Amino acid sequence: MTTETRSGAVNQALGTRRPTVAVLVVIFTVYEGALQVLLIERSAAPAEGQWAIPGGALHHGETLEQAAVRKLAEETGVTDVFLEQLYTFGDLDPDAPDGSVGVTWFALVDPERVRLADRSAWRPQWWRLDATPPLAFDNQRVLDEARQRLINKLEYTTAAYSLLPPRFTMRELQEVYEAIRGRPLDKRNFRRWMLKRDFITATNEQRKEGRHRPAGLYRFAERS
Amino acid sequence: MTTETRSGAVNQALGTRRPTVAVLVVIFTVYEGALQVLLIERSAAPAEGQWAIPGGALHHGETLEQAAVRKLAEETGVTDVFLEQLYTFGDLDPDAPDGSVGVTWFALVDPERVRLADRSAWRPQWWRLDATPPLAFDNQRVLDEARQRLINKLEYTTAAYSLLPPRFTMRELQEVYEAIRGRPLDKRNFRRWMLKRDFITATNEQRKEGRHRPAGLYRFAERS
DNA sequence: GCAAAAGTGTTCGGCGTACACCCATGC
DNA sequence: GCATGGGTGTACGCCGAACACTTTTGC
Repeated sequence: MTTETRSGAVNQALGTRRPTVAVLVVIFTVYEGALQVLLIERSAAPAEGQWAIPGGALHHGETLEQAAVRKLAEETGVTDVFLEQLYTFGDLDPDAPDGSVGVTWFALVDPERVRLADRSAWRPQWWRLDATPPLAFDNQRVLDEARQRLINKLEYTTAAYSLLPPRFTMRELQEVYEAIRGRPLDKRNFRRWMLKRDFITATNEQRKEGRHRPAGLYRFAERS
Repeated sequence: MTTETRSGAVNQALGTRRPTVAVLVVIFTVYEGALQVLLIERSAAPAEGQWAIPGGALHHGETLEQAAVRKLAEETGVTDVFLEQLYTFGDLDPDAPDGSVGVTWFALVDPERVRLADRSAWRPQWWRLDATPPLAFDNQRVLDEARQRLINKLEYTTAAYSLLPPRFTMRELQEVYEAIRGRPLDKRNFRRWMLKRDFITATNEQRKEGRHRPAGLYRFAERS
């Protein structure tokens, strides 16, 4: 740390804060044609009964990213997915006595791989992002930030790899983009755009389903 | 905060960390045709004698942004400029006993407005970003992140307002962009690009200097 | 009139966007 | 043979990039 005063003793003398540090993970998926977010129903004060973004305090010896990975795994069982830091809020919980710092992250998961934590209290549940319940604290602001960052990310990275199985059809991929951008896209233009970016590569596999022409399968290229 | 366990007592029971939280501000300016960054020579352990990004612990009752604004003002005397959160690092100071969390910010300042803090110890100094001294801790990583974010920001926001006086010529603006992108730009294309974006507005003032045609003066439009 | 910097226009290629028909398969 | 979704091509407008000359001023 590049603080100019850093020992605990000096910090106390100068009236510095030692707030709690928590990590929050906004977990997105695309399911049934809609962008969904995982929320948890709070079973204790403060804000009991309200819904909130999953999160918790840092464990001892853990880095921020490790805490985010852990939290994501606790709620969904999923690891090794897109997970990126979003923003750090200094005032998400106005009641914390020494203040609280919330380091928010966002993650993208394939709904097929998720096994939600099965708890009676603090139960997690998917919500369509366009129909979320009232949220605890200032969590709505975090969701808004996350949604915008997600939209941007999909424009110039392969982040969508994390929302789909290893092999997928062009239509499945398009549906992911449509759900996130929130509007229909032209099939031909989408295909051209996607292939030009080298985000994905055609395999020579196909998938037959139903009485129509089989669809070519693609996979994501190296992650950018 | 949306932590599921949050009282200090519970946190301790679960072995959670209560690390120090510091704010670091990467302060950029463009001066003598080069992008420069403000660094501070550390006058005490750890990393005594090395250069570092200015920063310090949160004061009591202060938000993260207030701490960043304060730190910026302490070093440069400047307020009301572009200042944006960059990234939060959990491991910038490996020696901190309970860990340390560093919330980094970056700021853009007009060199004409800056009055550097005049201290004998922890003295601040401008460094060309392409010729910085060896930095304490992992500060070089922070600078690299900041530089990339700065380049991106200038593409789609009016952030450059904060690097220039209220009225400026098209050439002065172009020199700022050239310094940051690190390559010369075409005068005609730059002008067209800039005006199309409605980042700036022509005034009907001019500036005469030297034996040549006077330059039109521009001002920034509303900040985006 | 000349030195110095300010200011301007055109061409070309690529890309985003709009839009409609043929193809392969199962039944 | 027909219903179903898969897969493709073209035209147009905008924008980024490359590139050179005229204008205004001071001396």
